[in-house]
Amino acid sequence: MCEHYSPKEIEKKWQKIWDEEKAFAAGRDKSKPKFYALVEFPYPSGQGLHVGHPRPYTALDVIARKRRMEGYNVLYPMGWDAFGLPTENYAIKNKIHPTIVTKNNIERFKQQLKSLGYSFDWDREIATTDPNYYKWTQWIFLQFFKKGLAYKAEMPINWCTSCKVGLANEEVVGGVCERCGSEVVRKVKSQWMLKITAYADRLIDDLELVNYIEKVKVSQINWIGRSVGAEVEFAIAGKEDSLRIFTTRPDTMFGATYMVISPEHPLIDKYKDEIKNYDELIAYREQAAKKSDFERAELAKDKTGVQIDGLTAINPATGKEIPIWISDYVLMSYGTGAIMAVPAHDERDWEFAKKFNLPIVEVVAGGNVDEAAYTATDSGKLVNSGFLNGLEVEQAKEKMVEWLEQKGIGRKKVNYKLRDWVFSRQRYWGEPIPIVHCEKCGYVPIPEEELPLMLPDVESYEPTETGESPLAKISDWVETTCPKCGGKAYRETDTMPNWAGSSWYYMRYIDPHNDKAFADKEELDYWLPVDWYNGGMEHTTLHLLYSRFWHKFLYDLGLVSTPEPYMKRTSHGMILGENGEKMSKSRGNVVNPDDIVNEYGADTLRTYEMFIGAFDLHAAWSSEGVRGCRRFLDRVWKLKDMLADDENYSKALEIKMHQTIKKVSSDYESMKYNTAIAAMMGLVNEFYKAGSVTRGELKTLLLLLNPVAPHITEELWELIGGQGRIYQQSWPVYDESKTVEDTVEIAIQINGKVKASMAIALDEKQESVQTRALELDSIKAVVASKTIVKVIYVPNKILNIVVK
RNA sequence: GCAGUCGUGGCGGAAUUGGCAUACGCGCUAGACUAAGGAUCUAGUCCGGGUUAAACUGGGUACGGGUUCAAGUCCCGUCGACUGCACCA
Repeated sequence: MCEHYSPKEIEKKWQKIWDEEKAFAAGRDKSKPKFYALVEFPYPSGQGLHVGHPRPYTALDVIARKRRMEGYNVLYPMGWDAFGLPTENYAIKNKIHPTIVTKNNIERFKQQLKSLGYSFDWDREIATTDPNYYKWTQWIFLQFFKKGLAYKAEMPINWCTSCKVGLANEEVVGGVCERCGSEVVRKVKSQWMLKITAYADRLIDDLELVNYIEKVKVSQINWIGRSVGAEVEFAIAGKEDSLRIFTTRPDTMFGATYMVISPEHPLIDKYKDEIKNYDELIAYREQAAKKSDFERAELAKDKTGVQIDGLTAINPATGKEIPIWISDYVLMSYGTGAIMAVPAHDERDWEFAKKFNLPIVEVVAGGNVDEAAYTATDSGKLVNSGFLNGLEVEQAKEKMVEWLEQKGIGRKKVNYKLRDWVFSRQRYWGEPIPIVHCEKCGYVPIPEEELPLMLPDVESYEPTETGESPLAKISDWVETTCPKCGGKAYRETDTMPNWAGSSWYYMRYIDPHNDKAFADKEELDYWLPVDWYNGGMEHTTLHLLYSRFWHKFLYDLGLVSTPEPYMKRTSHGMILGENGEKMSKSRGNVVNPDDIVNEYGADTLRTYEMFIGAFDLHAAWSSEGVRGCRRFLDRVWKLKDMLADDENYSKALEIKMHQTIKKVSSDYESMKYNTAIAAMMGLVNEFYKAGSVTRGELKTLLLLLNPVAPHITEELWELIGGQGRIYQQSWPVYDESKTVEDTVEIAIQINGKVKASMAIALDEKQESVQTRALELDSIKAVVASKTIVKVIYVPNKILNIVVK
């Protein structure tokens, strides 16, 4: 028995067997506890799999395989997020139908994923582009529409002046079109919107129900950007009119010495005739509009603005007349597009006031407002503030809001940075929006029994000159009848964004072939929520937020029973090129997983990607490192030639065995795969040192290694005559009492410096340890001429003798 | 600019509650095996002094300070890297 380890044969063999045995099919035995592991499904691009893909897939494959061995009914599915721009662009360029392109790409991806031996339940494979799938994406959209959460609004799109095409944000690079390099401007278009803002509070508050890694929670909260404050009407002097502002600091209202409105604010045109410097204001507005977002940010430090000549406002707190300015640091898109400026307690207002010499009035004591704005809210009492004087900031806020409400000129108000979701794309390769526009009845949903509304074939996938979707050119598809009145109507020609299909795919995996519902309620109740979801940080604020929103909406309709879709969310770091830079074709540092599988085998690739470093941090590829992992598997392979026929652990390694089981088990759970593998390497080194390994020891090692390297362990299991398949075995258990030696080596320090080490009995008392330590030659010599001040003893760790 | 994460050998990276810094892997060096090379096995490998070899000894976790019997770990400051946000009232 000494044939060579040949992953090529072994891996194909076991992949075939697992397939035939349906080894990883979920849902057979519902009396078992369930475990739903999920990884973000890939976009099947033309380039095929990238070495970045296997990192998260392997990580959760390890968890899924371990859970099965622990007796869970495990669902670990895979599918394709297949709508998307690259496919469409490829189709345009090569004149191939996107359906064909997608089919080919999926085939390639699937074959590559299969070659890596993942324990996906392939019977549940789904693709967002499959009409049987997008039927239900459209169905869910109709529910949004029926509840008034899908609506039409005029929204700007990115418009390339040269290509005459609407661009996705990702296609606009540095303010110019990614493809032709010409200027991109904003063009207003009527678009479908989803009212995600209606769920803003719950999307924040319900984060308490789930176990997401901290940085994911923080970025979701920041993205939603909830701030609590007040809305206040400032009367315009000499008019019946008022200017509405939003502030988070109503307590500082006595310090509001001027106002600022955004350059686009409608007030300017409303009082055009009374404003003496109207031309100057318009010039400023045009200048501001020309600035790209980038420039606006660059100039952030230097405030600009123009005072409106001819209009002033009244500060309702002081009753004083104050000037109104326009400036581009106030955004029309947030709050009301107007602010009260309190230069003493807001940094931007302070800078602006300094530049234009506007009065700064301190209303919260504690800082030096001549030097800088004092923005602290947790210390300092109100001053110069009439009825608020002497109050703390928080009390003053409440009192001011109370006062405003009594006067009827203000109220408590919550604002969000989160905007409603623009749900239209002027593209071909997406789900058609199942709505028709009837001149008489307005927007009418198509009847649910007519779903799916299929994408029609077109000659060309290029968007039109006017920015309409290519669907607009197919008049016999566009022209239809109104489902309500039977009159003439037109179909919506925009399609959905690629975030649509991915917002609910985890539910379709649960019941992928259902044609009566998006999934059966009983099945949903059994499997939901997803127990562990891993994905990239780049999806935290879009995909993750969107799908939580859809889930909550379906929860409100009673269609799912859990308020949150995902119980636990973790995130992986990127795999960088060998030079430490992001892998890309142009940098020439791309590693193809197929090459690694061919040269070393899938088990080596899997092991290496788990060993490469901390899972949540970026890691640079190293071909030397890959070889090291292959060497490790070779060493494991050869253990079968060192086998001693004994089902038990050897006396010498018993403790090491129990320690390793404990370490590997807990490291997998906390995604510290690198140290788990290091522990197994250490164990293998021990076997080599001993010159032999018992059958019991080898079996345990194989079980521990199986989730990471499933093929080689399955093969060895068979070779050494293990019962059944290794995937059917139970996860090894350890005995806590056998993880500790009965003697331990401790360090003896003098003044914190290690001077000697000594073996002691486990939990030996300080007195006896100290006596013996003081008898050691190296200690005696030092201590003799000094006096002992203090002795610190940490049981089983260290003895520190402090001398003078 | 703000927020977050981080900074450990030649390299990737380990280090529960503060308790023997550098586990594991790569690379390198030497030896064994070999006709030879590769592969493999064994030993060594933080830096410096010291020694035939050891013993022994000084320094050491970006930099400067602090707390502590004891700091990679905690606190303050500085520098650098990465990520996210970018005037959000």
